[in-house]
Amino acid sequence: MNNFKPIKQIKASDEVFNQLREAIFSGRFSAGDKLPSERELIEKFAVSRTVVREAIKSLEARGLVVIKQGATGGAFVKEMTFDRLSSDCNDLFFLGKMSFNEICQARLHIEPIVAGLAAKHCTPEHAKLLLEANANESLTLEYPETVMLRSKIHYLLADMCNNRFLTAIDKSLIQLVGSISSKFQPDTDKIHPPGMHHSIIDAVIAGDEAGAEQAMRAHLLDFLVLLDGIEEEYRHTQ
Amino acid sequence: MNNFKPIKQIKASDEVFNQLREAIFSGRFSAGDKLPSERELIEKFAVSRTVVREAIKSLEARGLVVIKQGATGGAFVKEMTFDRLSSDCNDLFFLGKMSFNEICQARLHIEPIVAGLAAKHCTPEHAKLLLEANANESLTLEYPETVMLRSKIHYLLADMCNNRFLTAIDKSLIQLVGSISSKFQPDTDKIHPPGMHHSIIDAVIAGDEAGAEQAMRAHLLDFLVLLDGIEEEYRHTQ
DNA sequence: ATACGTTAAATGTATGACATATAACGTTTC
DNA sequence: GAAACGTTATATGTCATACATTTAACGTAT
Repeated sequence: MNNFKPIKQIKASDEVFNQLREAIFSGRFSAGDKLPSERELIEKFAVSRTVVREAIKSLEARGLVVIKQGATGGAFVKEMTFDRLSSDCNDLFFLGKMSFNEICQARLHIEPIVAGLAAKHCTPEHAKLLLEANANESLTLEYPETVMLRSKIHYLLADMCNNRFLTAIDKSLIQLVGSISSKFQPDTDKIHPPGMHHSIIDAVIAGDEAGAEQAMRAHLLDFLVLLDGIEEEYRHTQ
Repeated sequence: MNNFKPIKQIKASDEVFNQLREAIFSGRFSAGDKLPSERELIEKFAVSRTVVREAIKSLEARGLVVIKQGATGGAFVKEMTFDRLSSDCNDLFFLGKMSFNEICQARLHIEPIVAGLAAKHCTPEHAKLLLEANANESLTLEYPETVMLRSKIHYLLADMCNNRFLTAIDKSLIQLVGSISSKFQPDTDKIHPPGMHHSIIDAVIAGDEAGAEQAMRAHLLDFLVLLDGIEEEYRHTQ
């Protein structure tokens, strides 16, 4: 008898948000497309401008659209990228939901797998890129560039694993470890001296899946020794 | 000579958003706390209500606060959870940025690791929960509950790995595979007959890390055979 | 003690006005 | 003809005010 469902008083702005989101997800608007202007949306949804604007603001905050001002402006559907995952990981770390140690351990488990897959799928073009990156590693440039050079190999391998989910996760972890550790110890050479990647690259280029996995694991263990104790100090100096 | 920096015309609502976000991240407001009311924020930031509201809307869309209406209402800082990652994964899949196959493969690589870690950290209480879940698995209830029962073991193991990042990733994958495959084939018994988890549980409870890893991998391979071909059919029937 | 109405405090919505950003077009100037 | 400049049109961004709605808490009558 008690089958009455509660009346859900959904807010108008949320309703508009939902409908627009669905339209994007269903492909009715795809990346680069412009959503109808505020004025048109007001008419179609028969709501006030306030409501439309808040809905679009939410879409923007969720990373589904970018808003451009001006004559040819409007809300344009964004090419969805895996950056969202990275940014969320950042949030989680800074809100104390993940310890630095957990991130490092996760990377220790995942990146060897990625390296193995990279070895499995390595093409001559990939090999060329890897060797190039490896040669450039010892260059010393300005601060942020050095970090980029030093982790380039890791990003390349992530791109080679042929699985966009693993690529995204791996890149998030690499980026997170990098940004956290360099915040604490800006001297790149101390936390990651150049030339630590030779054996990994050799194995990957040889297509040696197990070898690449093993080499990456060994490298990360070495690296983590250098980073040991960083988290406490970081948390202290906050 | 050309050292002039471009004037960044940051929108007022974004500025308010950023300041509030920083306040949350820095711990000035923590989970459960109430942000100042719109009226107070208007005064403190010296902006219009529109701006304040849009900023708060963005915080809500990013999952940082929940907004409650009414006398004791306001914007309350949300306990940040790993659900965000899951929701991102959902978005990415539905926007076609990940194939079902990629998700399954990622799970195939990650979940055995998680199972191994679970074995490493298994306590008697954990063992009890696992055995309970295993016993309940063959019960047949209403539709959504059955799916829950059948995947309970996986969620339990995810919680046991002692690494919140891996827990979150693993759960996202489990949830995603579950929801996608059941959308295609609602008959739970066909895609995942009960009783497939015995060997995994035995190994985990025995603390046999390698064994648990191996058992999980075998289970997933079996499972994926059943799911083979789902994606194409799914994409077609869309 | 329960039921009910009142009140107060918050967010939600509507509307109109004006500010600002930006591309496109036209016009002047050389 | 091309570059510089002003004009205009069309977006979004901001402000201000009024009113609607939701919700908890308090008071009051039954």
